[in-house]
Amino acid sequence: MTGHAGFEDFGGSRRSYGAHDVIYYEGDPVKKLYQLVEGSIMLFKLLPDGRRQVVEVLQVGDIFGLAEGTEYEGTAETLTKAVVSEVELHQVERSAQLQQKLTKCLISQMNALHEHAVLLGRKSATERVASFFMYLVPNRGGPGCIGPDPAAADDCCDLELHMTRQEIADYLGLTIETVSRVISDLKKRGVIRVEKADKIHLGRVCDLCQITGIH
Amino acid sequence: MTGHAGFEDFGGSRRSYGAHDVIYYEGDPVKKLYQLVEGSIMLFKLLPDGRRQVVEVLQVGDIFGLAEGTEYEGTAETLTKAVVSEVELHQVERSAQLQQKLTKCLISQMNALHEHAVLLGRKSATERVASFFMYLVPNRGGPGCIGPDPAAADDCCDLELHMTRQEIADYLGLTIETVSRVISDLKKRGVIRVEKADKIHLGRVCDLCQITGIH
DNA sequence: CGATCGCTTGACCACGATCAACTCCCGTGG
DNA sequence: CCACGGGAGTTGATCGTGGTCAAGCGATCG
Repeated sequence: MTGHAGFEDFGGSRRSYGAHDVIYYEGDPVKKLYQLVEGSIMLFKLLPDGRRQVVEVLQVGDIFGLAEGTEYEGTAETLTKAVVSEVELHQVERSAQLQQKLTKCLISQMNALHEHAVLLGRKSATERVASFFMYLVPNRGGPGCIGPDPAAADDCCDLELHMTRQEIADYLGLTIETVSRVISDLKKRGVIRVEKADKIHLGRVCDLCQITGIH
Repeated sequence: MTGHAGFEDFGGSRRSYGAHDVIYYEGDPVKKLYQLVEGSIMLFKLLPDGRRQVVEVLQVGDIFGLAEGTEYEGTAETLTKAVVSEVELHQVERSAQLQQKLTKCLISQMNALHEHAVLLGRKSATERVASFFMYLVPNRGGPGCIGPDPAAADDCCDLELHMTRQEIADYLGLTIETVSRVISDLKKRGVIRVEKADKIHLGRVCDLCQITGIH
């Protein structure tokens, strides 16, 4: 969710959004392809009775706005102020280079979706919240994670969530109350420290990683 | 899950598998890109304690075997006898035409994953099973579904699951017992008729669609 | 200083998980 | 042909996690 220096830039025209702006709604006609350049954005879908599922929380470099038909199949909303690069669809069809970058992005997002399916289908509330926090720790929790950096003396980390409890709940398939309770419990157990509602300090990253269900 | 006449063929070399064959395991080195030509295949991931999540049930034409790194991030196993088309990775990188087909497939699979996230995160057990059955009804349940075909006198349909209760449970994020109970309940309510364990008859498709949570 | 919104906490409930027994189906061999 | 065995599926009883409903807390802003 934090900015990375280098990503596969699509080089479209840039546009800025404020926090909690909607870029497109589910059902809007498809016009463009978007790439997140700066900030963070979520994609979500709604059931007719109002239940919401956040299906992706986008990283810098991620693609969105793709659809099979002529309408978007979900809503795209910024979590923070964000900068987005827009490319016309017909441009993408023509450029082989863009296609190749696109493929790379899609594969990476696909893997994230697979991992998230495991979270939603098979993890407990505590494991979900712990996994969510671990997503936000750079270079950790992934397949290449072999514990703390031996060069670093400590193993702590500060996280900025950029999401309300409701957004986190809708991302993790939980209720706002459960998210709150789990966070309180992790705090009580000394695994995390809550500086502000959306600022979390991890004393030892490994402690948190231990309860993601991955180990 | 049933074969479609036309799909974006990648034209690689074909290979046949028996039912319940593993095409690759999680962690195997990535060598090829696969496309499902005939039959059905599931992709799943395991947690170290044995919990399993089926992350995709592939349709004919779907792509699999993509990875960010050098290892597969999940296991691919056939559900039925299947025919698969294999393409070398470097071939894909070169061919612009293949890239374009690939993109199309990935978008379609991505949408299915989004829909599945809604199911896993926000639907009840009954809604999950009903949604799963509706996936298997051709041309129904999707965004273009406007009820039964007015040309057809009836609105019934026969489904072949090709999956055990355990596989269905692992796909829907439930236990085998819950899947069994929901199916028994739908049977009692007259929504479905169970001819054999994996053959389901729907008297009126709309009745089932009504309980997917989508309406 | 009150109002509002986001968050937390408590009490209770229900859905689905767990554990265990039982049935059904199908294939094999006597 | 039927008896047997094994695996898949069903059903029942009970438990526990997370949802629901409701009240309280704490920042931020007018």
